[in-house]
Amino acid sequence: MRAPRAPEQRFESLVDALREAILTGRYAPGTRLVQEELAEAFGVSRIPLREALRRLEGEGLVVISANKGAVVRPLSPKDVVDLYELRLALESLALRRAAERFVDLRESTRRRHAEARRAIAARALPTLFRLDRDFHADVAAASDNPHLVAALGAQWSQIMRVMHAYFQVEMYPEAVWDDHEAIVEALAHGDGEAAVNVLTRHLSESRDAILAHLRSKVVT
Amino acid sequence: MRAPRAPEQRFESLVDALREAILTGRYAPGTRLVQEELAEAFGVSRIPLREALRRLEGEGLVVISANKGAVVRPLSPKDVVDLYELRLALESLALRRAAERFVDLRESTRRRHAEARRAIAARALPTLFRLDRDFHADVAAASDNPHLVAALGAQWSQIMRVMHAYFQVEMYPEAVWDDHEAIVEALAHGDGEAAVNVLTRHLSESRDAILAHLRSKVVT
DNA sequence: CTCCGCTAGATTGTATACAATCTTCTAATC
DNA sequence: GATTAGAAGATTGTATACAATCTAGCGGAG
Repeated sequence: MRAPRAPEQRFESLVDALREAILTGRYAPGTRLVQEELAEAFGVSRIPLREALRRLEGEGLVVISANKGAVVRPLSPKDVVDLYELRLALESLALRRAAERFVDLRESTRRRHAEARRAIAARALPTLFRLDRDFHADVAAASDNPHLVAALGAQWSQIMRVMHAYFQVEMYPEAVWDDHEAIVEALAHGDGEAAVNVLTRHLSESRDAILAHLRSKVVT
Repeated sequence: MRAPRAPEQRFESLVDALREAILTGRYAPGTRLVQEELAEAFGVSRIPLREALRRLEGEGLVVISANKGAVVRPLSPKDVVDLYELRLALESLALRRAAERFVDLRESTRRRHAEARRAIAARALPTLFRLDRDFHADVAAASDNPHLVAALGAQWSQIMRVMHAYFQVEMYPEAVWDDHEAIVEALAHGDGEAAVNVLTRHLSESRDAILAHLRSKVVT
């Protein structure tokens, strides 16, 4: 029997579970979300489930049409371009602020790099996603600007959906993790511009890899 | 008798009405939002009202604690600084993209300037807010990046709350509207950097006016 | 006087039930 | 055969009712 979880967190857990299912592609972009099915799957009634969908609608992960129901927000190639462009602007700001404060993320980044090497060898894509997300979450937090953290969190959710939809293990070469190390090295020396330069190239490469992959597969 | 509004839009109307009440300060930051009262006020039952609150929670306008209820998200002086910093980054990106496309907003901006002169004379603060919001919404749309538009929309909602909480008519001198004209002039010539320069000063002045006003009034 | 602990009232959380709407399938008409 | 009308089923929207939780006020112990 499962512990019936402290009621104070029941709703947040529901939202987190649903969000995670969307980010990891278990409910892929465009998927119809039928209330009764989801309620059953998550062990709640439709009332709290509907509230959770409204929350995710506010976060931009779900689209709800009156009397038609909820759908996981679709993703197009243009979304990929737009998201990366926006993400670069947000993350650059985060890096500049973090650099001003000489934030040092070298230790945790090095640990993640080691773990990433093992994950690459094991071709454990979900682990790589998590490590990547953790790194960029650290950078966001280092900005000391909660509104920026929130905005980056929303963007990163979208990026996660893109990755789970389109990424291959091949898109996570060692170089990615070297870039992370270069970024935190620049941060530790207070050189925000150097960090931004690495990030700019880093994101371009990610984006182009995804777009190339898209072009090779989809005709639309 | 009020027209019972097409059901397809009932929920969106409810959300819009609630959001507007929050943005205009009718429900000021920190205000407790009691479900039964709001449901009564907006002519719906608690079920759709709760969903609307969840939506606004996702948008960052409301904070909901389990079993304690909803509160209009509080605002601190640091929020003002953080929001303006974030807004500058987002709006700069929008200006650069708009400039690349040689978007011409001069006509509508000139019309708004004229209307603003009348509003200043009449000390019609809400009108000035609307005109300001409309201008920056136009700039956002000109970026042709829906994700950026959404992010800027969320930021602007917060800025509106700040303005309604702290702004005075004196903070809307003619110069503000001259800045808008200078920005669209630069845009029309494809000079994104010039537009960003004006915007940077524009936002600093706004922010500093608010902070000065805060320091003169509040001791916290 | 202060600090607990308790009860009554207020408020939030959600299950159930039903109304409203949409979707799909069938069948009749042209 | 294509098209439209209609009805049955599926699904969403919300009111009602009740359970769970919190809050405020009161009285007693220290």
